[in-house]
Amino acid sequence: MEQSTYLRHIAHDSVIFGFSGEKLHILIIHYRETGLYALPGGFVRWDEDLDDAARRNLKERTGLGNIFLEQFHTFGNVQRYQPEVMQAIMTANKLATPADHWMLDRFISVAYYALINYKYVTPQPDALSDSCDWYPVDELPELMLDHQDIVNKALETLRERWDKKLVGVNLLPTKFTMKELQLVYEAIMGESIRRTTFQRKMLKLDIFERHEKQYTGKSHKAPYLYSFRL
Amino acid sequence: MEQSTYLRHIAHDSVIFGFSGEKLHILIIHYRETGLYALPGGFVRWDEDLDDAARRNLKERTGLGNIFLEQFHTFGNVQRYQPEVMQAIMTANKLATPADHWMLDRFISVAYYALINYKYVTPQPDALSDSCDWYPVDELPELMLDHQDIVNKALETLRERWDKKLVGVNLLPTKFTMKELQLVYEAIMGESIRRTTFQRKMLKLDIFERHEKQYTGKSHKAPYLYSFRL
DNA sequence: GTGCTATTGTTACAGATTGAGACAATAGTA
DNA sequence: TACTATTGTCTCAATCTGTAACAATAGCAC
Repeated sequence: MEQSTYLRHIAHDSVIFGFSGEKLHILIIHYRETGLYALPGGFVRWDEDLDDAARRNLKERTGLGNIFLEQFHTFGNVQRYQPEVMQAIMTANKLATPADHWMLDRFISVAYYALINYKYVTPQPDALSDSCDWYPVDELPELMLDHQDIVNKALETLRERWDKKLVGVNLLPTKFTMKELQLVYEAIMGESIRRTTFQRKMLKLDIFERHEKQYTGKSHKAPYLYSFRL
Repeated sequence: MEQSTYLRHIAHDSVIFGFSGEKLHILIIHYRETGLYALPGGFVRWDEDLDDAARRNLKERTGLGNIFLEQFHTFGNVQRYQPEVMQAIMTANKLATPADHWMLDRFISVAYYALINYKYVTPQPDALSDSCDWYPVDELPELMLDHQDIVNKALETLRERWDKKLVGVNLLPTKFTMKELQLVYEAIMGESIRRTTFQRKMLKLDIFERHEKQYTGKSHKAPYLYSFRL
């Protein structure tokens, strides 16, 4: 019985951030036939913690566990209730959809954001979706329902939590240069910052370990690599 | 049909903060007979926005509309599912409770915090509860389910948002002294701050309007009253 | 090797912010 | 008038930030 496998009316969506080295990207899925774009999301099993549901979804979607994932807002406007959208997706997939199907009911969605290392991820489309790809945050396709609002709120949250959560570290490989860390910062904040000021502020935090230099073959002084300590 | 009036599995709880002039207080309700203490909360009607449901609840509970109310976290652990607790409350109120009653099902709770002026509020117990009273945050009775976790998270959120949301202003009357504003700050942050530093920082924000002096009859210089501008 | 360029690490300096204290200005009381 | 408690300012030093300058490479051309 599907009705009892998942909790009715409750969904979760994740804004999965990745950093390409230049721009901030988000994972967006594309539904077959209907042409709809959406955030990856899912439902909550009756015997599963809400956070675990989101984490399971992320694992299925990216293949990665043990990832930075944090809840940031719950969206529950009545306007979200647009059964025809869900109907279209299911019909396009040739799934039977009686009018009282649980997936066509009103949903409240708990939204999470995740920070992962772009390189380690090969997005995986799910049963209903066609493709699952990275899009730059400033070049997203038109998203279904209120998913664009969810993305906006996620970005806002990311900016607020930059210092507390060391956001950047989760978007980079274990070892990174100051330049890379700064690029992440600028991509999130949407503003540039003076190199020397940024470097000094980061180093004064005393939370980074300095490692060997990174020789890239470029003809200039090689930067040190750093990692997050503790 | 109650089942269709409210969305199943979804509840909301509010941490309603008030400031006594000395300590930070929270509104706690007490259930008849069972001896249980809980945060005021409710459910979401099928045709009602989530935020509106929380606001409606606040209005019913305090009689006040147009109040600072903000969502801060959604609690969805399986451990929350303790039908015997709800059962006890309903039985104590002599309400019929078939084992499959919707209120005995698993719930996910969206939590809000509100900031209101202590003085203007006369708490109102609802149909199921006995009393509804202010408790200092550091002297709460033992709360049911995970409500203590909700309170803790609310306090944490309040501390983070102090500057952005001008938290203090919502807890004070329209006109207040710098001393009062500082007391709110200290009550929330749990730490004392130097008077002169606080005063300078607040005034430099340039968001307060200075009014007449407040003569209390005490034998010392009278402080100015301020109000929040814009 | 020498010279050249792009980038990085560090330091210097002025301006702003903050912590801590000093001081003068009350409002009432003795 | 003297005295006390509290408040509004101001000063001074310590720290933090924005800005720029400078020295130290790593590779390339020669």
